[in-house]
Amino acid sequence: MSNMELSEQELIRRASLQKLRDLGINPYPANEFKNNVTANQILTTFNSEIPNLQEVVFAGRLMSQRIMGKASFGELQDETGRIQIYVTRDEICPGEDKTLYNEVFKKLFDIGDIIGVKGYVFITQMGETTIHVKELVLLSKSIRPLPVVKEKEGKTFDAFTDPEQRYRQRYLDLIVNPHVKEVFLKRTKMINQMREMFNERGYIEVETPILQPIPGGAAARPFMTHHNALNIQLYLRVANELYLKRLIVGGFEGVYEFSKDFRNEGMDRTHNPEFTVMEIYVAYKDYNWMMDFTEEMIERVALALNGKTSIPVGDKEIDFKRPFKRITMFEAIREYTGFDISEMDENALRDVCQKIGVEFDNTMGKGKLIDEIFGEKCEGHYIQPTFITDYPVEMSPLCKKHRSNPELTERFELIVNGKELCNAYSELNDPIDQLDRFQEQLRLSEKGDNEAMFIDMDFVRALEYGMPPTSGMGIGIDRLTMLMTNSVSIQDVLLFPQMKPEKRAEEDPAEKYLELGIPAEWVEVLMKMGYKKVSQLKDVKPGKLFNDLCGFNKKNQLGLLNPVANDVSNWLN
RNA sequence: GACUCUGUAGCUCAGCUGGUAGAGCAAUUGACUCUUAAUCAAUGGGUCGAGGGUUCGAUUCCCUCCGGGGUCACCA
Repeated sequence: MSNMELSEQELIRRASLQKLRDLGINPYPANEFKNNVTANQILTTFNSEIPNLQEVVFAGRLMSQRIMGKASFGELQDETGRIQIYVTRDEICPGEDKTLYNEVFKKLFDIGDIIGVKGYVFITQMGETTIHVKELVLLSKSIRPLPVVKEKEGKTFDAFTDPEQRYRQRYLDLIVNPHVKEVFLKRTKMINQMREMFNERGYIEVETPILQPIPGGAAARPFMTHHNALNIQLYLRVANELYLKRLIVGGFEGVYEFSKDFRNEGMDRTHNPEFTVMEIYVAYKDYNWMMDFTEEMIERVALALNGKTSIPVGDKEIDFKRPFKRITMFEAIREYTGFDISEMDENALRDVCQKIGVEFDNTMGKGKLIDEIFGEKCEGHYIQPTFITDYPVEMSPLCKKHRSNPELTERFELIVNGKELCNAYSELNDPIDQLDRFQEQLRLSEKGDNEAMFIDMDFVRALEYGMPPTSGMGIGIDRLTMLMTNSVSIQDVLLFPQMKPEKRAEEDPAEKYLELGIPAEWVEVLMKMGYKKVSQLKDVKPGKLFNDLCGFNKKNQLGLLNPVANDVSNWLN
C-alpha cells in the first residue's frame, strides 16, 4: 500500500513504529511473555490489607491513557476485562535516561497497542484497583487507530455501533464492545452443557460428511460444488440426518453431531446460509421419550447460562421450566382457527384456507396446506415453550407413522417465541414405507414443489438391513443462542455472519500506466488524484494535468521532482 | 426479489429552501506526580460511498450503480 492511501493517524503510527525501531525496541518481539494474572483475578482477589498480588505480570491492550506530566494512568484490557495501570516517570526510568517514559510511553505508545507490565497492585485515592507499574514492555504495536468508546456511570459515549463494520470486522467489535464477547461465551457454554449431558449418558459424538452426493435429510436448496478428481457433482449438506441414522443401523445406540449445515436460500434476521444444528439419535426410544429429554436439555442449558429457567426475550419473559406445554397440531389449529381439520381432505382444506385468508396454490398437497395454516395462524402465538405434536404424514417423509392414526406421524416441534426451535421424530425404520415416502416426495417435486427431497437409495438399503426403533431430534443452535442471549438477529450470535464481499473501486494495474511512459512515482499520484483507469487520461489537457501534478506534489509535500511539461504531454499521446 | 431508510474526519454525529463543510472524542504540540468521558491551551485532519445529469455553481435536487439497516416475500 502506498503511503498516500493512509490517513494522517495511520502515517503517524507508522512513524512511531519506525522511531521505536530506531530506539532499539522491537515492536513485534518473538519471545514468550510470562504473564501470571488476569484483570478479573486482580479485581476479584486483591486485598489491600494483606496485601497480596505484589508481583504481578500482566499483558493486555492499552485502551486509554491519561497523562499528567511525570505520572500517568492507563487501562489495559485482557480477555477477562480491564485493569487500570499507574506509571510514573522515575519508577520506570530510575536512571538519568527518561526516554522510556517521555518518548516511548507518552508519545510512541498508542491506544490499541499490546503491552506487558510488571508491578504491584494497590488501590488509588479514588478507590480504583490499579497496577503500579515498575517495568513496561511493548508486545505488539497497533498501527491502525481503534474506535474510542468511552463510558461513565454505565452510559456509553461514541459507541461503535455501525452494524456493517461490527459484522465485517468482528475483531474490532470484540475489542471495543465487551458485551459482544458475553454472547459468544454463552454460546460456547451452552454447547458444552449439551455435549456434557450427552456424554454423561454415553452417547457418541460423531462426524459425518459435509460434502454429500445426495443432499438428503431435509427439503432445502443446496449449495452445489464439483469434485475434480471424481468428476462428480457434490452438495454441501442441508442436514446430516440420514448419515446419523446409518450409524444407528451400524450399531451405535446413541449418536450426536454439532453440524454446520448449508442452505442456499434467503438471508434475514433468522437465516444465515451456513448455520449450526445439533442432531441426536437414540435407539429404542420414541418421540415421547425425546420430549422429556429435550425439556431436560433446554432447562439445563437455561440454568447453566442464567442461573434460572426464566429469561427475558425482547419485551417478553420466557420460562424454560419443565414440563413444557404439549398440544397436537390439529388441536392447535382448532384453538386458533376454530376449524377441526382432522377429517378433512385436500379440497376441504382449501376451503378453510380461503375462509381464514391463508394463501395457497395448486401445487400444495394436504400436508403443505395444513402446514401453511399452522404457520400462518398458530405458530406465532406460542411464546412459552410448546411441543406441537402429530404432524400430517405428507409433511414428514422421514418420520414414523403415528401408532394410532396412519394419517399422522410421531413428530414434534418445539415452538418458542413463535418460532420453531427443535424438530424430532420417532424415526421411520420401515424401509418399504420409507421408499414410498421418498417417491411421494418425488411426485411433489415433479408437481412443482422445489423443496421436496431427493431420494437416497443407499439410505433405503441401510434401513432394509434393519434399524432399531429410534428417536431423533434436531435443534437450531443459532436460534437457541439467540433466545438464551436475548439477541434479535442471527448475525449477533455468529462470529462471522455472511456478508456481501467488500468491493473496491475498479482500477487499472500500475503496468498500464508504466506502458505510457509514466514514471512509477507519478502513477501513485495519478491514482490518488482520481485517475483510476488509464482511459480517464484520454481527454485531459496536458497543460492542466501538468499544473495539477505540480500542485498536488506541493500541497501534499511529496517532495517529488516536478515532471517536465513536455514529458506530461508525451504520456497523454 | 419488492418497498423503505441510510452512507459526511479514525469513531459518534450536525450541516435549513443548492454557494466546495462543522462539533465532541481520537490525533499532533505544550503544561500538569492519585487520574478515570482527566483537565487546560494551541494545531492539523475531509475527491461529503461511486458514476452520470440539471445548474454559473451539487454534500444538498434527479437518475444509475455499490455497501449497510429495517419491513415484507422466500426459508416443509
